[in-house]
Amino acid sequence: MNTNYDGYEQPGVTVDLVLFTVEQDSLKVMLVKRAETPFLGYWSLPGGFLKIGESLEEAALRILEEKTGVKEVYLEQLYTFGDPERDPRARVITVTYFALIPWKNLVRPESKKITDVIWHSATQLPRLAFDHKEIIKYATQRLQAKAGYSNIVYGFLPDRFRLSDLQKIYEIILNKDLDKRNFRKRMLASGLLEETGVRDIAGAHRPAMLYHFKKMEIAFLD
Amino acid sequence: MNTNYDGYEQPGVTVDLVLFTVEQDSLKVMLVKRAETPFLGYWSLPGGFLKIGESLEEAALRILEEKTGVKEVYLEQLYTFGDPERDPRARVITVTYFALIPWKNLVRPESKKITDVIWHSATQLPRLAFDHKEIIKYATQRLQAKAGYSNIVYGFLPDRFRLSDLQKIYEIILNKDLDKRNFRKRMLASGLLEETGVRDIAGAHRPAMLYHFKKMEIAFLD
DNA sequence: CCAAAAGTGTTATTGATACACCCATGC
DNA sequence: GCATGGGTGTATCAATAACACTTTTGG
Repeated sequence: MNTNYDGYEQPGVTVDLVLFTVEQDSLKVMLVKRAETPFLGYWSLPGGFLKIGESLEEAALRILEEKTGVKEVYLEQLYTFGDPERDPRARVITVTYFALIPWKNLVRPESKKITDVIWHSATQLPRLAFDHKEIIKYATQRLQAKAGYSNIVYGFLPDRFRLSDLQKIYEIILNKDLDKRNFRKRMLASGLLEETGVRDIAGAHRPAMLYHFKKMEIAFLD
Repeated sequence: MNTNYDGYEQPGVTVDLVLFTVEQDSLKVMLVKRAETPFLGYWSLPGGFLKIGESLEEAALRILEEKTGVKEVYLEQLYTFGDPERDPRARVITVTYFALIPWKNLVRPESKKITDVIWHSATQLPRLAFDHKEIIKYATQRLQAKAGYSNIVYGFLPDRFRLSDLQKIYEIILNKDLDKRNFRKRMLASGLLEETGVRDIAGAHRPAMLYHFKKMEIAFLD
């Protein structure tokens, strides 16, 4: 039995991650197939038990790196879910984090025929283990809200990107079309972007200026 | 030793509360004096261990009622703090909530000479146990941010109140003066308020209309 | 020369801010 | 009649939203 130093029975503590990326014009989350009961064979969020010597954020970063090989991403604590019935085996509370990962930064060993990890649309979810669907919905709401008033989407972009890439990501997250001229005006006026001087040469059209964020940290727009 | 069903050693889990009220033109938080080591005699946040059968919110409501006698308040999960060093005895993570309580609703048994509970200015804090000062700062920031774009301050008001009471609370939380005419225009335009038809009669001046919130739930302004 | 995406300004509307005087009451 | 807070409108400024054509490149 788990007891604390006052003799109370204590719950288990896990850390679960909602890993977002943008690919193929849609917002996606990482799901892993469960290899154990309960919910054997169901898709679930990557996660694991908190180790006794690590902080919550350290646990989140450890799981992140185990699953993606990526280390430096936008990472934010989301919420702590603690319904007594959420895990049928035992009382387990889960501290959740969400992270944004540029699709290009992901190492995708397609060749290894990995079938237990997928990137799945965040809006059309299958049945998931535990309360993980609720967690993803909550994370998606938070991401949408923050995209509305901050530059959080920098987490999805590679070092250099076109303004049209940036606009596309906003449109996917906010799920609405944006006016190109107003968008560019607003972004450039924010002072958060800088021209790289380099132009994107791919494609049978006028080459686009590549930009990057001056600081890789969250800031408010306007 | 605390272990989960996979054999991992597990941390303890507490729920701590940042209880806010507004009184005497200032934002205050409830502090309780610790009667045990560590931090014996230090002020700290009200809190306690999560019981095995209760949800996190149930634990928060239980502690709330134990300390204040109040049941229906604005209550919101704040953040989960889990630095391995935050409790010198053992690994303990704490899920924190904040609540807003109208000063008038508090039962204050002054007569009982209670010296182990105080309502202290949220901006000028004494030394506190554990990481509780950090928790209060975080809660205060969240409250200020939410007051800026929502009607969250309804949590501080009694059933009926004057528009000047409402304005005063905004001024205290946001820490700046507001224009009376613009404030009233904005609030009445929000559609969240309703005249009660009753006027406040106390005071040697023109009686003020008393208002109440149509719905006791959080909404966005504008 | 055609297709494809890049790039660029002005106008209209809306919301935010600044600001000062009269009113109703109790003492 | 005086002190105290209640109550009200307009004008300016800033931010947002709507809207279409020319440019540069590859094939």
